[in-house]
Amino acid sequence: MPPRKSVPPATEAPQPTYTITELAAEFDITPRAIRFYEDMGLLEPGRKGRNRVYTPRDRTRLKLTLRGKRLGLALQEIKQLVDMYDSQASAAPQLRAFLAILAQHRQQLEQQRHDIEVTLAEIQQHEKRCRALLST
Amino acid sequence: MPPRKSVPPATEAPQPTYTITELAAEFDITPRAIRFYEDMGLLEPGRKGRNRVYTPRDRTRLKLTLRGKRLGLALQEIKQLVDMYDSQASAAPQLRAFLAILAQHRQQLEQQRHDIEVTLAEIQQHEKRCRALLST
DNA sequence: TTTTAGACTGACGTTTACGTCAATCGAGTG
DNA sequence: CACTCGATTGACGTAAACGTCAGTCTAAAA
Repeated sequence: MPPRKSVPPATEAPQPTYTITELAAEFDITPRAIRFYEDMGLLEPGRKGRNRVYTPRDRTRLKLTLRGKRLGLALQEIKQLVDMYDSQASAAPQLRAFLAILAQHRQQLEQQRHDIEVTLAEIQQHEKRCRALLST
Repeated sequence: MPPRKSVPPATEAPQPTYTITELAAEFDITPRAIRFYEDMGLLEPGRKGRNRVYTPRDRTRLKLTLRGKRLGLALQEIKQLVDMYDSQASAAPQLRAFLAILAQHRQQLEQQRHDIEVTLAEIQQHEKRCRALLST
């Protein structure tokens, strides 16, 4: 549910914008964190006077950033991925570089997925044991 | 393949032991990291003189620690889990506390698993697009 | 027995990802 | 117009997870 505030009455381009506090509230983080992500090159909001103005594209990049964080990725790794997401590269060397990065991340994610399956199975064993001991 | 060195010629208790450098080599980490995990309470090796002696139990805890790290868990969270793994608690309040912690970790892992599925799907889309552009 | 090669113990340095605080600035409000 | 209130900008602080010395110690090799 993207908050529908600060929406200029555009007649044909319904591009909503967001303030930093709106995004902070929506994703339950601090404005400081959002500014930090900007310093790291993950966001590039526009300005209205001194204040930052975020587009839906910024909001998407922020969402991807937080998802990456939940997976334990470093902000630089996240930037690698997110930058590719909305890049329109077409040169072969670029594309090959992309494929290399993607393959690397895919391998890491598959490792993580395996680790998660194993850990979840163990957790369920322990839960079972605890409940058995409790029901005596 | 656990290295079979430093094995004392025990007649009935084939409990292998490991040095810190053996474990460091096996898991591709530094001895410093292993000592740090000890400071954090994750390992409790014995001593032979001044030197640390690691049991299979220590080795297992180290393996669990590294798996936790791959999942982006903090060392303290890992300790919570690992401590439960070889705890023989039976008191009801303890067991309920365990179940609470387990449930919390399970929820986090399920969130991560979901994030991974989504990210892997996106990565495959991008790989597809890159390969399509390359094959023209 | 002198040397040397590892392991050990502080102790300080480093990177990442922000938190916190102070000062400023601009837009509304009474 | 004085005031307030939120956003901005440095600048410094902090916690986690080690890295990197420097100095010691000790058991084994020369």
